[in-house]
Amino acid sequence: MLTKATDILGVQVQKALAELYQLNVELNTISFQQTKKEFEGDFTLVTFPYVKASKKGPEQTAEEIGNYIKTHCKELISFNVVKGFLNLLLSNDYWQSFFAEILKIENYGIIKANATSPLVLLEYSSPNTNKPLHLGHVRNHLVGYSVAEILKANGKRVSKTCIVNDRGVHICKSMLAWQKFGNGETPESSGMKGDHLVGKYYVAFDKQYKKEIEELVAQGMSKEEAEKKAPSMLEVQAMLLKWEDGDSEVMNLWKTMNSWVYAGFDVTYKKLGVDFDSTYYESNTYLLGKDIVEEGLKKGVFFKKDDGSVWIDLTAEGLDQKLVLRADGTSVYITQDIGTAALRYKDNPDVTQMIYTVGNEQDYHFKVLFHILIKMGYAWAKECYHLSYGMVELPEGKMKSREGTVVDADDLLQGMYETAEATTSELGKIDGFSEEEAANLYRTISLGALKYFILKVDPKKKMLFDPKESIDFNGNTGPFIQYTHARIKSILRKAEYTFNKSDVVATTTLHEKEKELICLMHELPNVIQEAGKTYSPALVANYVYELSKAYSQFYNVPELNIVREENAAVKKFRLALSYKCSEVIKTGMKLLGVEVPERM
RNA sequence: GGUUAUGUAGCUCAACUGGAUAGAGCAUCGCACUACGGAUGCGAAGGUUUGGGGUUCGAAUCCCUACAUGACCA
Repeated sequence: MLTKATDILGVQVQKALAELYQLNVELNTISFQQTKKEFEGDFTLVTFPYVKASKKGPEQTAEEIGNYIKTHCKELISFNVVKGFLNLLLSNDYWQSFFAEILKIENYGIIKANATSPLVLLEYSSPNTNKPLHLGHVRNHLVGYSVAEILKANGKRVSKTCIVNDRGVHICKSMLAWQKFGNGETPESSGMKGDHLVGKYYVAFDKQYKKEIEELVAQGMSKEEAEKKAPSMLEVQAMLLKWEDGDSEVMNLWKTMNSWVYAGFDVTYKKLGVDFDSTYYESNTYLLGKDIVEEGLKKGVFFKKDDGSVWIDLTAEGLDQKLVLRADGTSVYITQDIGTAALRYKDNPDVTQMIYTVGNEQDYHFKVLFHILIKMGYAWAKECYHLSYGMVELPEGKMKSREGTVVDADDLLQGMYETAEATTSELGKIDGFSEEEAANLYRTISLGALKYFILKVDPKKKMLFDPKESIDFNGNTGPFIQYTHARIKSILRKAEYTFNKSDVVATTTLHEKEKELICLMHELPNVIQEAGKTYSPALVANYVYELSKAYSQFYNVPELNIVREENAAVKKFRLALSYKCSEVIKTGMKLLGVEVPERM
């Protein structure tokens, strides 16, 4: 069992409060912060909350608690009090034995799931089949994938799932345009990636449609009417009806074009390194919600208006009335979502939570959806969670596909790859790499830069991306962390170090920078837990950066040279410390979906 | 108009959820190479945390208000 410093101290504080002031508090309410650099100590207890019970000033209270711990706890070597802050300093012996303890733990920080662990269903990606993926999707993919990894590390079983929006008016638009202007063009004949080819016709439709509207408006029609009566729009609607009737020609075209898109998506998914355990298609699920709405009508969850449309009244919940079925009996988005949720539950009866990775523009939608599911009486509905993330904005504002201000995912990846290639060959450190190894490395670095760049910011917040300024490789970046890892590996190679569980590692002196590294590693389980609780990869990203930075500082202290250290025990300790750092960096980066190279 | 987010250094982001003198990176300027990998380290400069009130031992964080931006709902 791991003897975490905060656990040891927490118990002591608890006892101190009970014995000194007859105050009984729960262990988990006692929290420590890392002592600020200006003060001496490892952890700090804020004593203001306890002055009521002690009936003494904050300083005296701190003093008394400090004294109590000092006499009862051998790990505590000294303490000091500044105002109401009690700074606790642990002995080097403690930190060394703590390090020896974690050194032996494989996959330190990770809680492994087993067959009986809670099952979480996490939806992400949710693409449309009418256009290629862009930067917004990339954030979705990276956040979704990383949160899945983080939840796994918290001992959960996670099943990643994807819903493909493969039907509707917008899909018919690209189909119609292809029929009209395509001349039988295919991905093979054009050499274009399938999703880009279909996207091209989606744009072509829009162009044609706009032209028609302009003409009609010029003839004196109002803009609104023109939008409804433009010939292309009428054709699209006719096509949608045919699709719903299962017209074989339309169905064939639909299947063909969708298959192009899927092939294109697969390439992008693979490049990004994301995957799914299951995929649902809206074309299969869009009718499912209707039965549930019927059922809800009987239960009185929904009500019918005079025109026959079905609604739910959420005014008591602070929302308003919401349409769930149109007057003509057709479903709206939320009808589908109700159906899909129910189907997923049916497919995974032991699921304990469903998570939806969807942009924050849908915040309202999911509030409504979850309320409906709860009112329908589904036990699992309370555990639904909308993993909402902010939009990625460009310097000129939001991305708009119609205005051509979209950053295409494939272009972005390609650009990153080229930057990685240029930077790496400029530095000239990978002599002896085969072409394949080099290509692999460029891929690793470019993905690392991109993923870290996106994941280091809190998902809830909107973020800014400037395509003109390429993503940095220096400072607080993915490549910096990857570099730190590669550098450690290089040292270990040079020193011919191989990790051995039974090695005894200790040093008589513990340098401040060495201790800092151990303290940081002490935090890893907390960080992973907190990241899981708040669904925030950013916490992991920031942590790994802190650790990498601390390692670089340690590395740059001349008297802490590892390879040239003559004292064998000290050398071994520093090697083991470095080794464990590289492991923790690797673990953290894996939670972000980023690989770390041995050399770069 | 209603609801809801967000507003922190020139720029991009942190701040352990109410704690000590608000921290990093980039950009700028200045250092450190007999280097275990310089994709590095050290230092300087840069802040009235959008403005104004309040709550308390203590506020970037909570409340009220104004402004700005975005998103949803009509």
